[in-house]
Amino acid sequence: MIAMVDCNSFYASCEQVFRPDLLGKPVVVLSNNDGCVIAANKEAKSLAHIPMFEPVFKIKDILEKNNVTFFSSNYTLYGEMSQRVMNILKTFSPMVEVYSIDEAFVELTGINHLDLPKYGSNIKEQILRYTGLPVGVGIAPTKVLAKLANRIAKKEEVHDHVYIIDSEEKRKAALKKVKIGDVWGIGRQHARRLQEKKVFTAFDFAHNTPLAWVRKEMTVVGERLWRELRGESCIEFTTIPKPKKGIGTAKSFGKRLEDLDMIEEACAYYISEVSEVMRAQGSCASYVQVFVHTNYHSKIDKRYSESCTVTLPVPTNNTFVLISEARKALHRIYKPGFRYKKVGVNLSGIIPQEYVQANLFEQPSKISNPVLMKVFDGINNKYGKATVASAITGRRKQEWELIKKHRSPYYTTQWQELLKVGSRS
DNA sequence: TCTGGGGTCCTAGGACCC
DNA sequence: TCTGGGGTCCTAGGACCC
Repeated sequence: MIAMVDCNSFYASCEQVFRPDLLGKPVVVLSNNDGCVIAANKEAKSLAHIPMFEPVFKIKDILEKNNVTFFSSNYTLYGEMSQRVMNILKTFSPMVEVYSIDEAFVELTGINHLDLPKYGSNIKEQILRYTGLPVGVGIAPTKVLAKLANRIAKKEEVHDHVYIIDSEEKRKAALKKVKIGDVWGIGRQHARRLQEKKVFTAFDFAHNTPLAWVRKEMTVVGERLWRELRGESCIEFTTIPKPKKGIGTAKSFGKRLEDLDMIEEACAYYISEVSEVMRAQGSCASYVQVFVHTNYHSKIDKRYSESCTVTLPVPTNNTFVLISEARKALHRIYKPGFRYKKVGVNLSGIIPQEYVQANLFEQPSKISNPVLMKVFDGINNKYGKATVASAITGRRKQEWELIKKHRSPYYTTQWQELLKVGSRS
């Protein structure tokens, strides 16, 4: 059996942990630049039917009228809270697959004499007690069914956030309850096509749709889903995350930018972030890609988007080399006269550090200078982000940096921002 | 005026190898 | 004029996830 544990409206719940005055009140969390709603707690969802990913400016009235508290996203905080949850899960089973920031699969096979309902509630209660975060637990024989069980645990209050599929009757009943579009792995396109074929529920899909059709129209991915829904496990359980195949970052500017040097600065800053991730993973990149674009949504601004990929002479993870290569790429695609909204960088062709080959003319160690980068990372880990940095990354950050007007404090990572508890006289 | 960001997997088709 | 059979690697595009 596999348990799927998932935090309820995770970002909003994280904010509430440190603001108990907001418990029971509507809370939403906004995307970068405070642009869209990306998380809403139960209260916020129920009162006004706030659709996810709705631009904030369109629903500002509703938010204000209903006294909804909103936060800019604080990923540092959410990442830290996520760690706590995962660490607790690891005390329940040696096999934990962290699936996303707020979800994990827990392998229960081989743990004997398990009272599943009790085990499920223990997980739920312990996480709530230790972190303050509410979770739902779904337990079933396959990952897809565990996801489904988790959904039911969350939707139907009678189950008290724990639901178990451990018999054929329960499995079939569960499949009949869930709409095809709500099955994990069925997105908008497939849902539309299946509905045209009169497949409306997970049950219709798993028991009334021929495998041959599924295989042909939805590839092997669809076939796995079909089998998993019928109770046959075929999606692997992986406790060790695979190294990333590409690492990138792209963020909208706080305001529109026209000048190359400002975009250059943001680009260099993002490069230093991703190269740090590369080094932490012990990898080097063979290619660096830079892209820019204007506002897709604007009806007045001229539109432009372009990208450029540079092949590095020798794969590297050195911040300075990557900044200089990215800068060349940016210069190739930048055109004056546009109001740019976003710049992004991607590192790909990722290989382990130890496998980097020299070419006839270059020594990898001379280019990558691992000794310098180690010192560089060491200082930043000890004294805080960007204590030492390439000068190009920070001259006029306020000109392009994201807008985060409503960010909560870094309660768990900054001494100055710790939660204060006490009474005022 | 204001609209997120970071990923994965699969397939088909083209270029290439012996 | 006739022109095989077995592969690999890479990329673009489409679908999906949170």
